[in-house]
Amino acid sequence: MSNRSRPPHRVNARARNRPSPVGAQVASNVARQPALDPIDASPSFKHKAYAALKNAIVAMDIYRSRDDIRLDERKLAQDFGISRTPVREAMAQLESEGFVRLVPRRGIYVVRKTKREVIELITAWAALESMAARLITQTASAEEIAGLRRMFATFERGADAAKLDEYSEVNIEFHQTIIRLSRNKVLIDMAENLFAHMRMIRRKTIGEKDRADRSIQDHMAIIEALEARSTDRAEELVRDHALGLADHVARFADYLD
Amino acid sequence: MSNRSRPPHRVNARARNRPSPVGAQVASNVARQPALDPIDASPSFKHKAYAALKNAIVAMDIYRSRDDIRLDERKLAQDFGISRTPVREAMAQLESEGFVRLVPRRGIYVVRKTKREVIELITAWAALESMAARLITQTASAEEIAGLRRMFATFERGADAAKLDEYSEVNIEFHQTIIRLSRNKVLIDMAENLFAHMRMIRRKTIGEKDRADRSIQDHMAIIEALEARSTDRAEELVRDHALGLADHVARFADYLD
DNA sequence: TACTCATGACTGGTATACAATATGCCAGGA
DNA sequence: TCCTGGCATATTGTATACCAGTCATGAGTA
Repeated sequence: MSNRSRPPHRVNARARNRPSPVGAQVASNVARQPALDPIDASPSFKHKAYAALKNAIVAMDIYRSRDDIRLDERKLAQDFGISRTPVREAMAQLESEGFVRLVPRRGIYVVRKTKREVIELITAWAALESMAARLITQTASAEEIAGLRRMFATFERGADAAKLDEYSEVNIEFHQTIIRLSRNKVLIDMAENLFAHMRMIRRKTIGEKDRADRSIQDHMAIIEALEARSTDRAEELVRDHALGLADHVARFADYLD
Repeated sequence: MSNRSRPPHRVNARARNRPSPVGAQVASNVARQPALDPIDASPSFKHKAYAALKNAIVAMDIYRSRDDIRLDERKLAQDFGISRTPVREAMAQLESEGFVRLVPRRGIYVVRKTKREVIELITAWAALESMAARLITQTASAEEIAGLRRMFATFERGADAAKLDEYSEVNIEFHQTIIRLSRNKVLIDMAENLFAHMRMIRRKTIGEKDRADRSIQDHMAIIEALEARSTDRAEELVRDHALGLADHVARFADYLD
């Protein structure tokens, strides 16, 4: 009755990407469609609201003040020009990801992580990225690894104090790239949220020149291990690099809590 | 305007316990109140629907048939005796966790993992659990580790074929306990979903006696490493044990895809 | 017979209305 | 002055109504 079977389509029908729009007409009009690429197939309001809210939250400097930051469903819905429903669905997801807390009949509050929680986040990140490093030594191409080295071309001789900001960006990109090169979607998805959380506390953890210098040395050692395809060593270096940050936070991040 | 700040209360206002309302009465009538429990903070319909749906999905033997399994929002709402709204919110969360896929205007489908995806899940699990093993060697009590050993008291001499089912349960419990003993909430939460996914394919991966025997040997070695507080060795054993399962799936799990 | 195409039922997405509850304020009494 | 209790208000939780795609069906035609 209500259970007729249907072909359920990959969400975005990405397979619609044709090999060659005109080509030798070999695959002729299989690809006739005007290559109307994206038109962003289906960002529903829910997804748009989710993305907008997540960006807004991550961009906040929530650790500057200790006042509770409250979000208003109805106001946000008005600002976005949509109804509460998609906003609520986005909020529900953000709650499950640990960015906000929904208190019934009270309000929605942006979550501020405690020091202990930040350490837990970094530890989990260490687990994911060190596994990613293992996988890279086994499956990544030499060219992909070379890309990592190129990132640090301008910093190789130590982080110029004036470039600390720029370095911070490269730093994050480096770690994200490692995760991405693992080609393991589960790792990638899990790490993405961890990164989002860490971006929020980044403003507080950067700016110390000697840490940046040591960080670059660590990164170079990691790249060398990856190039040498030293699985165990790459894992160890990545893990210890991340856990080193955890230690640093444990000792010096008194602004948390 | 709409942003007056309010004390946002930890959910249950646990802090309501005052030091002493009157004072000189020492601790006397501190306990005078009938000790009313917080009246069980009522789980919203959304949470109930989420739990019910997740249980239902995990309990399904979705890999038995290849037909698409479709869920009907309206019908489920009727069966639960609630409206579509909380059901939808539950579905949205289940989608973000990879259990269902919402296809606009088409339907909601239970996700069947491909072989590649299962391997990715297991690999991510290896990353999390091996980190948990590290943490255990550093922080868990001897008693907690002893609990692990007790789990296998009845299996130590090899898995009786008749007990394979029972062993399968203990097996899962063993791994969940390792994660839990890490005391890292991020690891625990991430792993929970991975376990849920793996429970779904468990029916297909168990039942091979020699694998069970080797599994027990692995587990014993892991316990010994934990007892000896050998951080690196514990990590390595846990990781290789999990990756061994990944290999096994890669080679023999042709029923996937 | 085979194919086209209009039609209508069905489904998830969105908007809106209603219900439940936590909080603040104020009047009234001891 | 301080406490108590009820009411107004604010805010989320839930239900319902409506909208826009999607697909199956079957009549009509070559």
